[in-house]
Amino acid sequence: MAKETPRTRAAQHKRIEILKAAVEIFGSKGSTNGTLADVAEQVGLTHAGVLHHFGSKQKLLLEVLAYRDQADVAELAEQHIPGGLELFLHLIRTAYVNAHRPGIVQAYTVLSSESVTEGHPGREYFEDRYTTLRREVTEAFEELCAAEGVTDSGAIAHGAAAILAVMDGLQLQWLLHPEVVELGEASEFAITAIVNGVLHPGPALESYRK
Amino acid sequence: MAKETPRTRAAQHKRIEILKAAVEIFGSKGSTNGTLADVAEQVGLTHAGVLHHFGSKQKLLLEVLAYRDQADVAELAEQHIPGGLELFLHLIRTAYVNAHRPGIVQAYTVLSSESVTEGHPGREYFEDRYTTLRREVTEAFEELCAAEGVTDSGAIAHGAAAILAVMDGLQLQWLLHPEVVELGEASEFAITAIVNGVLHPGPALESYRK
DNA sequence: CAGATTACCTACTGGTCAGTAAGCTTGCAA
DNA sequence: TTGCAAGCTTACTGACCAGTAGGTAATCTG
Repeated sequence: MAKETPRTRAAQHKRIEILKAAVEIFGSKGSTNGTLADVAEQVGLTHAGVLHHFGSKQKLLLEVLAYRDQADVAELAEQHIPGGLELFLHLIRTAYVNAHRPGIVQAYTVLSSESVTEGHPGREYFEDRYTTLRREVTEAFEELCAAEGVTDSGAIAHGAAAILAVMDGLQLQWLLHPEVVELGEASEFAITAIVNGVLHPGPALESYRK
Repeated sequence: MAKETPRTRAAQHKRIEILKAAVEIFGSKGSTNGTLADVAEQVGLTHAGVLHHFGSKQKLLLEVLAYRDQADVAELAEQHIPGGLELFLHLIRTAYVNAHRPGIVQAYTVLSSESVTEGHPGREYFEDRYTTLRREVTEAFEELCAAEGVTDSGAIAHGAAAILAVMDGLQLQWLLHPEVVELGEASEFAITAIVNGVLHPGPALESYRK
């Protein structure tokens, strides 16, 4: 036995300190490139001290991923994940909020892509995450489509994936060019366009020919 | 000096062999995690042999990135990058083509995200790449908008970034769930929705309320 | 065919890193 | 108060890895 909740409040607090430092380090260097010593230094420990709390680097990584979600939810208050139109508005709001926390955005961007590499410990986490998110967006689309009297399950599936995709892709571009790409505004534009594309399909591109 | 074109045709060919192997290795393991020995093994050399051809791991990485572009262009034949409507159709076609080459897609996905980490050698390459691509898509939008008698430079800038973003984001989801996400179809849907969103802005999401 | 250059290899170096072992210190608990 | 466990530390290990040195064989060149 080992991994129970730490005994003292002080230790509990230290774990959270380590998690925050790890988000920063893994975000800025990647999870394979960032080292335990980097994390330890930020919280005034040696790397062995960090291992005392988390057992292994891999366990630390997984706790970091879980922690990000939990912190995310906490930051956006009690409002549990909304449905229908509210979900899309929530996603847009999230994009605007994210424009003020490059650290977390970078951690998420780097780690999610890293997760597709061979035997990456975070792979399952991100698979589950995208599956869940796509389901939620799909349900929101279904609710909205029902209200508008539209049905096209193919468009809904593509739209759900596309909305998550633009958000991720815009984050990457914003990280590379923060002064050029407006994360919130561009996300709002794209999400609106995609939602409209599902509810009121426009013409195919071919129709613009000549 | 040193870095000229290799003398013999055989060496020229070996370099290309190494580049192809490096795309695969860096794609499947990331550029920091993939080793020179991994690359060397695939082409029947030792890691010192690879260094003989490329000087350092960093130089190899940069040549890999340049090579991908060149191979991309070659594969899509002489048709140099088109403008206007043709560009969007070209991007959609590229998405369908990419659905048959997970290796290159993964390399690109992993390396582009990795590039935002501290002091990554590929950073400048990806900065330039996105700047160039956004400019091309922007010009295509301007051409199309002129033909349709629309002007909204803000929408164009957001649309250009968003189109590149969906493509990247869908690739990531497709790499995680190839059986669930349809790369070509979803990209086509999203690009069409965004182009329509620029040319014929739909209602704001608020208007769907209740 | 002689000399030089290329294309490697083997062997080594220096550095980094995760994880382990063993011991010291502090503080709660009986 | 004693004692044991939690929370560290220092020190070490083994593994991996990029880059270098120096040699050898093959090939090109004059």
